[in-house]
Amino acid sequence: MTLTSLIAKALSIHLSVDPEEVTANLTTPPRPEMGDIALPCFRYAKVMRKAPQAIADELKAALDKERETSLKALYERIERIDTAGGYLNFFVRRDYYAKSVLRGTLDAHDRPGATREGEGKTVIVEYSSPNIAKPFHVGHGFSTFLGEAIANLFEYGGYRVERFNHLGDYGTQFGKLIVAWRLWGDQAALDEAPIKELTRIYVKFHEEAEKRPELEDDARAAFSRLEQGGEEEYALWETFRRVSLREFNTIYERVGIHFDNTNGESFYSPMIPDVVEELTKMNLLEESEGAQVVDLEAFDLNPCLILKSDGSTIYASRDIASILWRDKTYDFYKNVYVVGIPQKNHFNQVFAVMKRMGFPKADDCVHVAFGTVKFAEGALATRTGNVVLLEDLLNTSVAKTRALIEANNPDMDAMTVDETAEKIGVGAVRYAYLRNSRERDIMFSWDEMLDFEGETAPYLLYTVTRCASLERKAPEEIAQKLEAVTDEQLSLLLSDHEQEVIREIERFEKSVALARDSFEPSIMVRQIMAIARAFNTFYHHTAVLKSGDEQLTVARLALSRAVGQTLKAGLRLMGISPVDRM
RNA sequence: GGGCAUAUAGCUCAGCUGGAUAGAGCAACAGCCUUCUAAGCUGUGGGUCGCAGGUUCGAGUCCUGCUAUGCUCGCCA
Repeated sequence: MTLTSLIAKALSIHLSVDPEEVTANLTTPPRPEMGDIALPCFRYAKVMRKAPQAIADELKAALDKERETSLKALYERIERIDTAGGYLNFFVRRDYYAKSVLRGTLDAHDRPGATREGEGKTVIVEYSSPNIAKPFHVGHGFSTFLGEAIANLFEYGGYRVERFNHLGDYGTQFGKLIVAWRLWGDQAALDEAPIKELTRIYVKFHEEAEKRPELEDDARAAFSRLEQGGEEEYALWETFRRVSLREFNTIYERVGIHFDNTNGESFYSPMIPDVVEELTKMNLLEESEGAQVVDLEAFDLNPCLILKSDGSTIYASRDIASILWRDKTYDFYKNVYVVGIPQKNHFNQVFAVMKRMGFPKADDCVHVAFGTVKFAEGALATRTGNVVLLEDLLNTSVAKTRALIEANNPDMDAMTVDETAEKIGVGAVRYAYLRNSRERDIMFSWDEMLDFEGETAPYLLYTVTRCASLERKAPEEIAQKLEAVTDEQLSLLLSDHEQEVIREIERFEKSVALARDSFEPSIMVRQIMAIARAFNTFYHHTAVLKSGDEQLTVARLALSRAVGQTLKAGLRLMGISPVDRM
């Protein structure tokens, strides 16, 4: 039985309310010297017709009376109970706290806080989703890294995760590319740098179309032939898709992201007639201004367009088709869309249509929205036309990291320098996308992105290397004792600094669950940052290997190991690879 | 105009779903490397939580109005 449930049970008897209600009201005092677990008594004042402080005092007296009898188990784990300003404050016994938290963490090895709650459930996470033939820029980094972290969090909870990359591989823009390619395409350039060449002809198309508007008609005709199975058009489209994906894959490979499914919009397009038929059968389709729409007034939304007035399909219909296909194929528990905020209205409409169709899992489709990557000063947008390529950002970050590593580690061999710089440099970028709550915009600035001090990935990684370094330097006999660290040894970690580290480690598990439930990795990210800060404070005030007491050294090494394990687990959830030297 | 967000230190952001004296990082200033990695640590300064009401024992947090900003509102995705 956990400590909070023991407390809740004891209090519920004296307050004559449910233990669950007490648990919900328990809080953490703002500062450790006030206690570890607190019950605010204000809400009981009215019914009990007593002052909150009097209630707190009476509860304390009542509990203390039973300390040797029915509440023995509770009092074995707490130091004392205090009251202050209407609060009832419990002080946890430090020895008990240290051994219980650290034992749990050490036993979990590299997966502290992992659960099996999701066993047997499949979660689809759709993320990244770049458009074919368009550069992969820093804006795509948001969906890519956020989506990967969310997928990781679900896997950590025991869910089966299907990673979907919903490629933007369909629509009128491909008609434009086909026309442009026939006019100006350069095969050698396409082989060399596919997206660069496709971007070039795409830009040229728009320039020329200013002067020759008939090009737009050619493009629509080309797309129409593509949709109807025109062989030449299909061959070109297939080539564009293939070479683009090849280029995207070099980025995905570099950052260690692997999709289970890269069906783009084109994949779902042929399923739309069935959707239309279904909607018609259910009498949900209405004609409006020549188009076919589903009315959503009951949801306070504008009508959702299903078929354009020329009878062709649109993205909403493709998304509806994809939901039906995904459920049929995977029987999903959740179907998660990691797509930017601007598409909120679109997803609201699509999910509302699903409800009108009587689709039972409409509420299990979730739009996980995120903000926009913006530019602080105009000076940034210079690399390729108007965008900063994600690859350039990664390269710049890795280069800066390499310089730092070389300066700090003159004896490190070149290969290790390369590997370490890559991990830290890429990690620093990923951190920038995951540190804040996702619906905030990211103000892109080189200064901030490449600042490696303070709340950054390098800080977290640096803390990991400190933990690793301590173990490397531990004498053999100490290292052996660490492998068999005892509860008695762990119970020696009683100082304020040590307890603070333990407190932050304990919070990790809940932060993982909360991050997963709210599709918000930043919650977990902030928690490992708190662990790292607490550990660095401890480290600077406390000798570990030179503590002067072998038992204490073993205990502090165990604390360091628990920190290292937890930080590494959190970093891996973010998609960041830990290092042991830097 | 309708809808949805957002507004907290000079800057970037937290604030655990209503609790005790609103917290971090950056920047600024002052310190700490002959001791386990200084990508670190310690300290100082910095706040009318956009504005005005309301709800209650208690509001940065909830409700209303206003202001500002962003996104969005059928044939692009």
